[in-house]
Amino acid sequence: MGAPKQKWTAEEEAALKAGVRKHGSGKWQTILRDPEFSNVLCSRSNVDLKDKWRNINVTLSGLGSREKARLALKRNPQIPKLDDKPSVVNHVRSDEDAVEDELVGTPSETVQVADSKKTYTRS
Amino acid sequence: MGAPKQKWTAEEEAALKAGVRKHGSGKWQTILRDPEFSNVLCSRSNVDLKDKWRNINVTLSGLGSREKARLALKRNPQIPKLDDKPSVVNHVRSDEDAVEDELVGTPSETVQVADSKKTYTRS
DNA sequence: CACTAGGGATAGGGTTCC
DNA sequence: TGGAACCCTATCCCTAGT
Repeated sequence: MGAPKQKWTAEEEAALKAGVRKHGSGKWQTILRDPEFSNVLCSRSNVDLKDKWRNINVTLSGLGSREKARLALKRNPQIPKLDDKPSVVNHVRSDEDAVEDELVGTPSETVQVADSKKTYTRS
Repeated sequence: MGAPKQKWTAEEEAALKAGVRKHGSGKWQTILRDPEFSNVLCSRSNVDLKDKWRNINVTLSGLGSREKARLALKRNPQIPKLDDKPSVVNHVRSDEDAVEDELVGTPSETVQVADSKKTYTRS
């Protein structure tokens, strides 16, 4: 086990941010394959990039949010039965691209519905 | 990005299984067009059906014991602090839950054991 | 060209270490 | 305790073959 916990360095973080800003969030493999950042992030995987990006976003976004409420409920030794509710699960959550500078705190509700119809029917 | 991740519900899974049992595996379009299941799977595409069926097969093929064993030994609300408590909490419970004995009449049974193949490159 | 089979990549949850 | 890094799984996207 050579690397028990590889902490992220500032350069790696910067490269990740630059990559996201350049290619967009979600293109981890593209960022990783980019010769510009591959030199720095060569020891990281696409999943690692995604995880780190998530951590960064969470850290910058929620600082004292209702996160603890969720966490508190998770620590329940007694898990009640999960009742299935026969309701339509229409979860339209559009949350993308918050790669601005230090723009945090103001939740931007960007409702961007770009439906790309493929060959198969996707209602 | 309209739907970040549409998780499959039990009803959808049941409908898919029933459809496969009725029409056979591989007839995704037929199952989808069936008025019996189209009501439930209206939000799914043929590709989605195929993917879900693949995942189901993999899940109840060879995988399952590992996942459950891993997830079984959890739920530790309190951390074992410096307390004189014997850590002989060996609770190896092989709960053989009754899986839906829905024998699928598939002509060819392809036993594909997908090992933990990391898609991402980890140097 | 439509559909299916498969591989590949992403998103989310959950676990462990400090 | 909580946050950071990691692993695993489910779902989605893209491509090839028929």
